[in-house]
Amino acid sequence: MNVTIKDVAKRANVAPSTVSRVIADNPRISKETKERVWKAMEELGYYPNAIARSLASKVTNTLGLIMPRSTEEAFSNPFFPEVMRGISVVAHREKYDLLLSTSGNQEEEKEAVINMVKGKRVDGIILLSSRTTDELIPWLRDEKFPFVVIGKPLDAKGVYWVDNDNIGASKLATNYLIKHGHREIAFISGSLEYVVSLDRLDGYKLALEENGIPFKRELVEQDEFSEDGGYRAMMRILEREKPTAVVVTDDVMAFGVIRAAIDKGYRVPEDISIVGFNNIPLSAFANPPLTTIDISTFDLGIKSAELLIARLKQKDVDTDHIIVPVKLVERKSCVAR
Amino acid sequence: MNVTIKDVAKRANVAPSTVSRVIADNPRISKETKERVWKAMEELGYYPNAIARSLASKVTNTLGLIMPRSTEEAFSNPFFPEVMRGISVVAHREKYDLLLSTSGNQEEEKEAVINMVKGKRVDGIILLSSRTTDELIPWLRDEKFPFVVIGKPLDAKGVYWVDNDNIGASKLATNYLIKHGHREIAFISGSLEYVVSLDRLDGYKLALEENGIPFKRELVEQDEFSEDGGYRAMMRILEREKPTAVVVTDDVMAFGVIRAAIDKGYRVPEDISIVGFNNIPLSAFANPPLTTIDISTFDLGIKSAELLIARLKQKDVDTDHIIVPVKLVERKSCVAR
DNA sequence: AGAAGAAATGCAATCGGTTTCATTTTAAAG
DNA sequence: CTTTAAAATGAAACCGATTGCATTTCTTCT
Repeated sequence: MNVTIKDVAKRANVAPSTVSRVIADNPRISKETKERVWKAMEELGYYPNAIARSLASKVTNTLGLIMPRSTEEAFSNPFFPEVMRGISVVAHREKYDLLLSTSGNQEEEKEAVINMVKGKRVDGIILLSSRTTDELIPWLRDEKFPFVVIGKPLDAKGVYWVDNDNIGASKLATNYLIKHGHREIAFISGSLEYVVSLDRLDGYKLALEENGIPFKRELVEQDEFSEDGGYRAMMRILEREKPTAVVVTDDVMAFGVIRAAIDKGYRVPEDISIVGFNNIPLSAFANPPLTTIDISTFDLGIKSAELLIARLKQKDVDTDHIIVPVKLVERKSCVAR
Repeated sequence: MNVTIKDVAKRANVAPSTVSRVIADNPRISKETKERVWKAMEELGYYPNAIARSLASKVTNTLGLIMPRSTEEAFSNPFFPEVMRGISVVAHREKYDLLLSTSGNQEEEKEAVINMVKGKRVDGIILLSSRTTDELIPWLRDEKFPFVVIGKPLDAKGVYWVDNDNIGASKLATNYLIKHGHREIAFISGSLEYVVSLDRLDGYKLALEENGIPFKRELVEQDEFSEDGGYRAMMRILEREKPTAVVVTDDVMAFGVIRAAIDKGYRVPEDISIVGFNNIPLSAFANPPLTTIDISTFDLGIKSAELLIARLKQKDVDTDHIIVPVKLVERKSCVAR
């Protein structure tokens, strides 16, 4: 069998508990003993069993990552790899590993979280996006399990979260179009079951209101977070309206929106201007290059991991949320009228 | 404290071992007892502790994913999220979770693997790319630990791997350019410490040879797998040569190559034709849309996970490797001369 | 030299399960 | 109504660590 702490103990002529303390570099063990034990570990090629250690110490040094919906779907949108990139940087720095649950739908997602939490497999959890109907958030809060949500939850009481100022960001995008002389501005977002969609819709409405432009329900559509989703939503709008500009809350969707506009015989940006969200790498290379709101996806990852780990280390952290700034990246998908 | 198997046992008036058997749905337990135990579990809100279970059973239902170099870097190239997407589909189907180690360099990578393997944290490992100088592969093989490599290892003896026919793929790309009348064809790849770069270089040479075109060392460059890397490599070539076409073994690098060509006053594709590799989403939208070799990245993920899990389930699998087919996607970055 | 306190180490319980083997219960057979 | 085998359950060891508390050893002081 494998070499265990006991084998090392025997070889070094000490008790297993002593070996354990040597591993932890406990100051109550004398220099000499430590050296003897280290030598024994070296000679036997000992390596601690992380599972056993976790069981005894109740610490896993692992962060759980929960993706929205199916893991498969999530990986299709560049947003998630990018936020994971941020998370991984911090996780690495702080010596945490990442456990990805692979769920297929909302029910499995719940199951996955329960498995992580009750199964004691992780020290904390990052939810990669917050849904309005999320049962996970209240559940985790009630369990008093450390977690951080990317995206402000509907009910943020007692939960730690990291997000952009989505209302402000959406106002920024809409105002940009208004300043360029647009008044018939459509708004396309992902499902309204995501808080982020709701917030951005609010920002859009606010911008209109502040500029005395009446809100028209017919100019608003939702669909899934994909190129096709954007295409379908835009098609529906173009069936009934003639917007001169559109705010799309996701760059991937924006590509679909552009495609729909072109299929309907419009030119972008000459006939219809477009502002996207997220500033994914593709956006700079799109045709036309997409004007978009850069939400600092990478930082969203960084901050959420930092917040979670801070919470893990000291029971109480001064802030319960972090707002990551956004900025508008001007490219070629908008035109003044 | 938490509800354990013992609490359930007490409540159901059975021994802990019986409860354990009920969880495993062992047929040697009577229907009535099972029902009594289930009821007790339900009433107490029992959930098995995965860590304890792993410790005893030596099974984790987790797959380890090892990214090349820094995890951060890996997430920047769309290749990796896409292969992970494939892996996650299979993992989900087979009820495995994914453990991502977060390493920063080659040394830490080794450390991470040792931690996973010796720490007994995973049942098997997928290496997301194989380096020529990889110590990991021989080490894992010697440990007799189940693992699969994406990318054919230099020494494939006794290791399971999934890859494209990279030599063939590279021949395909090069021949395509040759058929379009090009003879001064440059070749840009990532570092030659990756087997994939080596193989593709071989394919390139082979294609030249078969068409009686002399190989010129000056037309070949390597750099890191990034846009900048491609830019630098192309710049170096353009300092000394005047190729009419170039094969670039990574789409992200190809964008840099295009940028370099344009900076040097060439037009793409009119002056210089480009063929990329990987067919990442961005490629279709690039300017010009990139002609590229589609290596079925998603399938690479699917197949590697399937191969690993097959190996986990039955000690011996009939094949030790899988070749995923490639195809050339013709777009607008090449022109005949 | 003996007592007291500090330093170093060991003992044994514990974490929460699984699994082998023994024991009890039940059913079938003689 | 035994005998015997099969079925169901329990007892206890084990997986590989950690940790509270007890014990031994070493200093230091009187």
